[in-house]
Amino acid sequence: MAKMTTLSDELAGQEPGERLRPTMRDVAALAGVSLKTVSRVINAEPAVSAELLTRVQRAIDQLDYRPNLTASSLRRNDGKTATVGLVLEDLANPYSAAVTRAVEDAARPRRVTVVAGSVDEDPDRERALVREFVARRVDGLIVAPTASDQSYMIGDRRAGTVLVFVDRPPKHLDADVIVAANRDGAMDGVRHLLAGGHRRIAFLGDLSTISTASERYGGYLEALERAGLPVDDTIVRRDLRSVGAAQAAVEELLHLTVPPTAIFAAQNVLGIGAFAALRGQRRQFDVALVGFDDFPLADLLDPGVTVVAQDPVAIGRLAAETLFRRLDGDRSPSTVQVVPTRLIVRGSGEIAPPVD
Amino acid sequence: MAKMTTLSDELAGQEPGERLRPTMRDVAALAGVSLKTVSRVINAEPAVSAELLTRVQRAIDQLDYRPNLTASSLRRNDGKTATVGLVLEDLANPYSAAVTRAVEDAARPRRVTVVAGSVDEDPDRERALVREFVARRVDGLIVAPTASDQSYMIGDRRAGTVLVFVDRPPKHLDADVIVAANRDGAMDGVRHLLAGGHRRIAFLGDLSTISTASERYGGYLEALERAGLPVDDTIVRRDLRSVGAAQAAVEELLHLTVPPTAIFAAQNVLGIGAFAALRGQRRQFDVALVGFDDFPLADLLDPGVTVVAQDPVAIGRLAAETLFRRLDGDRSPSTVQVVPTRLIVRGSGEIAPPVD
DNA sequence: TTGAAAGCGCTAACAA
DNA sequence: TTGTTAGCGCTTTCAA
Repeated sequence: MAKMTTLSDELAGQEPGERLRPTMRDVAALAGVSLKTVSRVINAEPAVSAELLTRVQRAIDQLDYRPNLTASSLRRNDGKTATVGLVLEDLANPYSAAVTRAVEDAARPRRVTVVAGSVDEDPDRERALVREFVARRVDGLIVAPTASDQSYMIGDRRAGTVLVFVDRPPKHLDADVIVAANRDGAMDGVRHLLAGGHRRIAFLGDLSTISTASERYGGYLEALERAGLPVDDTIVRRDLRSVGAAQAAVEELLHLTVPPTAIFAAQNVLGIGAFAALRGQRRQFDVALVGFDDFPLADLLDPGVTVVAQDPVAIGRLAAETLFRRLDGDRSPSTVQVVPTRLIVRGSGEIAPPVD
Repeated sequence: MAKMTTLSDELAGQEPGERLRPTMRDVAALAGVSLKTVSRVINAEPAVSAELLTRVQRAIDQLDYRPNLTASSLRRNDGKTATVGLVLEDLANPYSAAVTRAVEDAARPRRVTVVAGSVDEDPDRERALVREFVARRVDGLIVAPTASDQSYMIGDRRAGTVLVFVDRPPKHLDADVIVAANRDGAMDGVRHLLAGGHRRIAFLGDLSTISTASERYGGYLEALERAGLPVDDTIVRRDLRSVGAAQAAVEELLHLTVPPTAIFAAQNVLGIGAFAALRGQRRQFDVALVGFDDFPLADLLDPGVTVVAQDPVAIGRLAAETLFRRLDGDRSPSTVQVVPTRLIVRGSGEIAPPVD
């Protein structure tokens, strides 16, 4: 007990009104027990007598003691921090936000905390966030990969950090991944338009280097092929990166000599841009539109926008569950989980082609 | 050097293929220098000779060493973890998501990481999240308060945790807060309708116990009063908690003997519900609507929805800046920062009352 | 049931 | 410029 300083000793030199946080030692001193007894109380270990327990409890309340989880996890044998890191596209977009929330909900019962960051399609930022989260010793990472190579994480995985990927598979790294059924979903959307009688269906796509974008394009091609239709490159617009780009592309398409009678917009933002363009030209009731990725209020637009909806909540939940299963010791081979899409019919996709 | 174990010593008993993370000691041993020299290199302290620097760098690369920030911050004098905790309503809703993103952006240049959680209007959850984040020794907390009393955080603030509140002021606790101009914004919205000639303006409001909701109601009352109009309680619907509730309320209002000619929906979700109801009754071009809180795609609806927009990005940015200023030692009295709202005219709010 | 001593990975303070 | 020693707040190990 000789080495123990009291709280009031430590107060010297503090900012006015500021008080050092009491430690377990302070609690132990006040309760007149050893450090280890306090530790036992905090961790609800059974072997503590009723009397010491109340004495310790009282000291904890009196000092307003808060356990220090970082110190605890540093010393613990398993070294786990009860933290998962989320490396997503943009925490402000509805997709990333839904994934984050789903992971949070899956993590809560395990008392695991979520740290999150936005990559904004910047590979350097992806690496920086991974580094940062690893430096904080997260138990696992859920990553929507942007960089062209994820092999830089191999060392971290070997050191015990669990890696789960969402949205796109990692490259040069074998790990669990949860993806939407991009190809099948796109096929569904295009076949829906084909079933409605359309034969001239434009395609709007995101950056071709993004795997989800190229898979959706693949689905478009396959749907046309199965219908015995040729691909007309003049109505295929890829590498579109914004609402504005999609809007401009659709305006162009509408002015072609033989314009498309339907549009398949293979991404969230592009669907919105396409709708805006159609509405701007007052053609929203003439030209059919199916989007990939649902968006808020798609049902309140006029016409409601028919979409192939992803399920980001399911993706986030599965990612978290997979991560926790690995943390619990599952060493089976890595898996690819494909979350099905769902066609939501709202009007825009059911517009018939003009009879000529 | 005698006490040093090597990495291979530690490998015994590891999972197959799993390897313990190398520590500074391992790096020091491999580079043939002292622990402190490695620490100097990691922290980019200047006093290291070029030769040792390269030797250490090489060892770091060879071992794929990753610094442990939790250990570092435990030992550091300031005890700072370079982490801020966000306790928000629901990370999946656009408002919380925008705040989160803005905080992330403000935190990035300081290499501060964001941990976040959703409260879902549950006071117990608010307390649990605060406890959890404090246990992780976040440097500061940004909280959108839900509980009826925030005095439980006083001890944490005294212990040095910086507290900043957003959206609503804390109760029984004096701290910095960033809020939207709820009262003035609501007044603006209602006055816009009054200026358009409306004399019978319905009010839709969230739970009256929420301070933002009651302030917006106050703005509505004041606007009417200044215009010399009485308040008609039959067209005031408060305590609405969902899209559906707002929708039902509007449907009722439309069936009154003397229905309102305009609706002021004092919250995001309620504005959406009101629009859905008007559209469902095909009255969206007859009855004027102004909402509080912008929402995605409000401009693409028909008519576009006129709103009093909050600025969650500014709120998040100001909250983070205020938090960091406090961390940097600012001890001035706590402040209330009011972020102005902005009326965005899109059509629904400019519908004229019927001439009778 | 309780406690003393050691040490998790790192930085502070000081010495060489 | 480099290294040694102590110790951040906690858990582990082992002894009483």
